[in-house]
Amino acid sequence: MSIKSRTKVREALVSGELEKEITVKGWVRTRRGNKNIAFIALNDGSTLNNIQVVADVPAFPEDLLRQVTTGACISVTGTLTPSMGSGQSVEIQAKSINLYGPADPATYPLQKKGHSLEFLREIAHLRPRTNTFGAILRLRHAMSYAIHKYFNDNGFYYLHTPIITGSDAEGAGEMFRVTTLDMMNPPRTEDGKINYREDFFGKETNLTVSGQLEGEIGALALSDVYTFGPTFRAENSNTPRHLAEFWMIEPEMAFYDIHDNMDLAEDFLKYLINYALEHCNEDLRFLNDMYDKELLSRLNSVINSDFVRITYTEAIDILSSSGVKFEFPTQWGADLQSEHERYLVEKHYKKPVIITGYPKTIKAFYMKQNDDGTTVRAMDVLFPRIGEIVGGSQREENLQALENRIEELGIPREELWWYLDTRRFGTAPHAGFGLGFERMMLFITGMSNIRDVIPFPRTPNNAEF
RNA sequence: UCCUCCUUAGCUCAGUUGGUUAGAGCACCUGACUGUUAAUCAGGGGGUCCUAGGUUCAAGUCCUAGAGGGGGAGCCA
Repeated sequence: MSIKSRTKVREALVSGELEKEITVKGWVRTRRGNKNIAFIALNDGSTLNNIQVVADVPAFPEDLLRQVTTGACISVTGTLTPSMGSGQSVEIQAKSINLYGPADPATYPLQKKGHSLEFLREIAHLRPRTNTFGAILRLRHAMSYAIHKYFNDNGFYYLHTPIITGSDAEGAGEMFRVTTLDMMNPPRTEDGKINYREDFFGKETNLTVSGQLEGEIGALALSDVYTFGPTFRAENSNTPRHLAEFWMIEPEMAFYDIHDNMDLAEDFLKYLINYALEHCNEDLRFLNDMYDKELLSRLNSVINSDFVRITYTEAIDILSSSGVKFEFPTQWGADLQSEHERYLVEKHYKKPVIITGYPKTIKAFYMKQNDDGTTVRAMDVLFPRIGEIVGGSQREENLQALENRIEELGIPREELWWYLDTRRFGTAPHAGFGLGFERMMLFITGMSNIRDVIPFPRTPNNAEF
């Protein structure tokens, strides 16, 4: 279903209905020509490609064509014909042109020539009109769709976990406070602290850092669920891999153990890459040619390889005996550093690696402990270029074991009463993981900065647009 | 937050050891050209050299502080 009066550029380029009169609408990328003929490259975002509009200059008001400049928005009605030029197969011979919105070429920031990604970040309101961001945003959409399709086709239900959370026990990072209290003059308790009893929810609330705990509630009722929503971390992280607001996919499955969990993660990641290759080939080819010459070969290599599965202990052994001088020496019990992960993925195995069996001391309280009493059934999926793209685990389903761990770590148990209830009543083995959507987008697009794979990035000191 | 690099025209960048009036390509404006392909050709306009101090006869260039940005690290997805 679409409005009949307008043909999208994507359709027009493949329609094959030559000699037919159509109307296209979009934004001018370039205009070339001379006194007699003008060539207008028009793009409406439906595809990377422009459609060439050919205008017989004397047939149009001079003032109109003068305003058809890079960035202007126009509507063109004309005949779709085979192109006499060599750069495209069809073009539109314009009969009428309507100017929706001019763009003063002296001040319009986008030029037909390329811009640096850093500059485009400063004009995030206009960068969707570039080839690069058009391609990225179409890919982002396709990946979102593929995520829902994959889970739907595999019997998962989409669970909406809360954005505002009253739980501070997720332990995944610093949180953004949500409050309606007057910050200049907040209500106080008798001992001078801020009285959150008078806040909107009657308690301290924050933006979610993970939907996992609620996801587990869903899995222990619907069997297989997933969340896909915004996630917020108030960490002061200034890197090309971190955002304060990002999107995360978190499947949670009843009756899965850690191995089922790894199988799902691997299958899921390969499905998404495959979907992009099948449905977004043109955009991927563009990104491959413009930014990352190895993008397509890397994507193909990942879908055609079996992910390596090793334990944390094996990883430490490999790193220790590698003979490589790391800045941070490897030591059992310490978390793996970026340089260690990169060595394993990019040098040693040259393919994605899943590491399991981490020491419990460096992982979250809800992870299922192994019989050795020292390691947990955690899993991190490490990708070339990205590092950790997925983090997950089998969850501790035993009430006593979970309570003991909460006690050991000094986590306020009152806030988790509902979570513990899932273990108290009809508990079941289950597992799940979190996939950072923008990290996935980094891998899919070959971009190197996470701020370029989300339309409106939020990072420390930046909430413009 | 730490380390490091960068900031010169609308954009991308050059600018030598500190030395006359700060340059180029693209963009923009004017003109030429009857089918262009990031069109081409000719001409023109365009500068708070990030900001504030300092050193010096002299600072785009050296020093100090600050702001903004990139990369690396940590935290993590």
